Amino acid sequence: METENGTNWLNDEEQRAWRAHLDVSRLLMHQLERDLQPFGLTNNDYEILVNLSESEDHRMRMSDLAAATLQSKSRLSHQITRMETTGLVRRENCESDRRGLYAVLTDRGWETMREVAPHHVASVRQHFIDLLGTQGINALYGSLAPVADHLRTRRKIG
Amino acid sequence: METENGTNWLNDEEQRAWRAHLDVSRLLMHQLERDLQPFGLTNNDYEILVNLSESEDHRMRMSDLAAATLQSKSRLSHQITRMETTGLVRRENCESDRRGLYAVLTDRGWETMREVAPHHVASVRQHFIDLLGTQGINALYGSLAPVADHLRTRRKIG
DNA sequence: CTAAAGAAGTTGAATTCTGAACCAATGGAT
DNA sequence: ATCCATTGGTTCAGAATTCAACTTCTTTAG
Repeated sequence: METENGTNWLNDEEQRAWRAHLDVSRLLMHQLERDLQPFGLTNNDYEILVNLSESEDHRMRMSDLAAATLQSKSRLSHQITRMETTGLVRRENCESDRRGLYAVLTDRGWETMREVAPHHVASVRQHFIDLLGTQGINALYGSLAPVADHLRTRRKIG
Repeated sequence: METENGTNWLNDEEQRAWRAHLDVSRLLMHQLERDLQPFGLTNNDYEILVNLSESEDHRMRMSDLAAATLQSKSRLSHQITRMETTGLVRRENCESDRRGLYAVLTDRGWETMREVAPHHVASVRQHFIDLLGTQGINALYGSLAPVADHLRTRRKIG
């Protein structure tokens, strides 16, 4: 199973699965980005909007939002500043913790969300979901969920 | 199946599969990047090295390399410039087409590759492959390969 | 109560990435 | 031969990202 130097290299099946995952993840992000461009949004913009839209009072603490979107506090801070200048979002103080800030969806942000979401979903369907089929979807989830868990716990630690 | 505004939203299974894919792809890239850091390489550096290592004469045309690694010519050009200054790679003219350039692995690049590859493979195993199991791997490939094809052809066109 | 440690966010500089404009060489057409 | 559309690659400017330093507030421990 191992070559003489002791490394457990990937076999052909492993290799092609790994490359498929890699390729899909990059190509897909690219395609989604392209499909959002006409609306003047990036993937990152959109994900922020989704998270805020689904949250109580259309607001989230910066830290939680950073964690939910898997980006650094710094990156999120810049991102929110940009979105503030485009009027999709505003910052608001948190009185229970005076260090804290909320990112809050503006009316304009909410409107944008309602307009763009259907197109985005269509895009996700066209380029991903609808190509999988029901059993493909469940197979995918079954395979990937444990990996996601592993990586999330690893993240907390590291 | 559709809500009143005509949008075919994702159901729960679809949603969770989609999020799993999204999360895994981001978390995994992050983890691999971390595991490469001790060797002073980024994921992008590593992928260039792999491609050149596996190529005839340890060299590839810039265009082909860009296509193989799914990045723009511009980005690759910058990337190679950086790797040239760190001595992993060098540019070399192509006499069959005087516009063309090869990116060529240096001895140092090859050495680096041989040293780092085992660690990288271990990392890919630990955080991905070994969590899937044989059937998970094949299920994943079965699901993702058509998606990859779809996206690649879409890329050529767009 | 106070000091130290930790959490929430921001900032700024350095790096990387993107997209358009650009130059040079090639491959067909006519 | 000569145009002209393409291809291969770089460059520049602007945007996004990272990384470390920093401020402010909160929590914990003594």
